[in-house]
Amino acid sequence: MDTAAPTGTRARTRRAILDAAVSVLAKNPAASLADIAAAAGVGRTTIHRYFPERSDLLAAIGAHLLELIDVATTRARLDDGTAAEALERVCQEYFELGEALQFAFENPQTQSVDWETETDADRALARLVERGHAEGTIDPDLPPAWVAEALWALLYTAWQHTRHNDVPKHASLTLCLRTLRKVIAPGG
Amino acid sequence: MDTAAPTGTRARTRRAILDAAVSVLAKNPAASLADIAAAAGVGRTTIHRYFPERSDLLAAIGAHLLELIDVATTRARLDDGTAAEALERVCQEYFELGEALQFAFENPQTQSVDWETETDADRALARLVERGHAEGTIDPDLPPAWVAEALWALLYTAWQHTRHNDVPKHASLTLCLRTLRKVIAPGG
DNA sequence: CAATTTTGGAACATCAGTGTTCCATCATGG
DNA sequence: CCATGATGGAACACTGATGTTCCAAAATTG
Repeated sequence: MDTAAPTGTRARTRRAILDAAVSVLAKNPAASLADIAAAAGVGRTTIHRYFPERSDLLAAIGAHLLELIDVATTRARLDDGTAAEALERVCQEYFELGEALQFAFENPQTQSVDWETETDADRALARLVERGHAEGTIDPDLPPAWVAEALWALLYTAWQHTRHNDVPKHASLTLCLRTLRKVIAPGG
Repeated sequence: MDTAAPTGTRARTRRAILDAAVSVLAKNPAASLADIAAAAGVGRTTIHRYFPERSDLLAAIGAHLLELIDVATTRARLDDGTAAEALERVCQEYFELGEALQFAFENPQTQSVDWETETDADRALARLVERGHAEGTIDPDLPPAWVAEALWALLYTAWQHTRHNDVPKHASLTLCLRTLRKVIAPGG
């Protein structure tokens, strides 16, 4: 893991490529490396210099995404307030991932990441839901895995809603939060 | 439109190819025609005989899917009972689409169908939600488009849940319906 | 059974994306 | 300002998918 920051020119172009790749592949999972290079304002050769094979790029994106999710999860401060409140914060933080979110949904099958493998964020989320069950702020009939999956699905829905109906982002987020609140509410 | 039934050998192999294509592409959107041919138990040449180009096959799948959705929508009898009840029936009917559902979600970008273009089913669903608003059985704060998108997202979630956590289908459907009911419930 | 249709497979040309190499050019920082 | 490193572009070989053609075998139909 050379997560260590080369903190120079290299680091910046690497990021540019990574960001462009997420952005382009989010819209078209079948995009070619040439497309990504163009979007990054970089020569195709340069991409191969940083990521020898396409799969290397995909893997790097995967790692990058997991990191973004981790950061967002931390920022949501899962331990503050009721579990229901924390879950809403998670929703807001994840919503900010934007294109990264789109990418994750449009490229599920790619071996870029083992979405199957439980990450720290997954486990933290599961624990949060269990806390909600105990507290009585989250419907105990909904298993943690279901809540997590529904959360992602709602986030995706929110972005779709913004895209297709040119609704302002904040409006979609509001709908998303409102819907989430109703989903997890106990009783019913 | 030769939707007219050739009702012979042709029709059957055509269906076999279409079904296999949906099944294979649902799992791997990048699958080759050779893969599809193998899954259909048919020579690759035969596929080209029915669908000259890949795009023709994709288009046919799109039309097929829209038809399936239409049939399912009709079966849900949108005009019977309260709008909320009808919407739950829609959910159940759509759930039965199974692999077709997966396909639609895994291949959103393909030009196989204009998912953008409103179909009859879309419009019927929108009207149903509006009826629910008027009746007071569906939360008036949720726009029809949002309800429709959330419905699809929940259905996708249900199938994912079954896939990843090897939960029996009926259990996922139950969760899905329960969640939907809470989402559309007025007030909150 | 005979005629017709449908099929599978082989062979082929084509094409787009990938990965590699090489070199001239540009930027950076020491 | 010069040396080192980073970049872009051209050229190339390679691969896998696509689409076409042709023919012999199998199935359907009357």
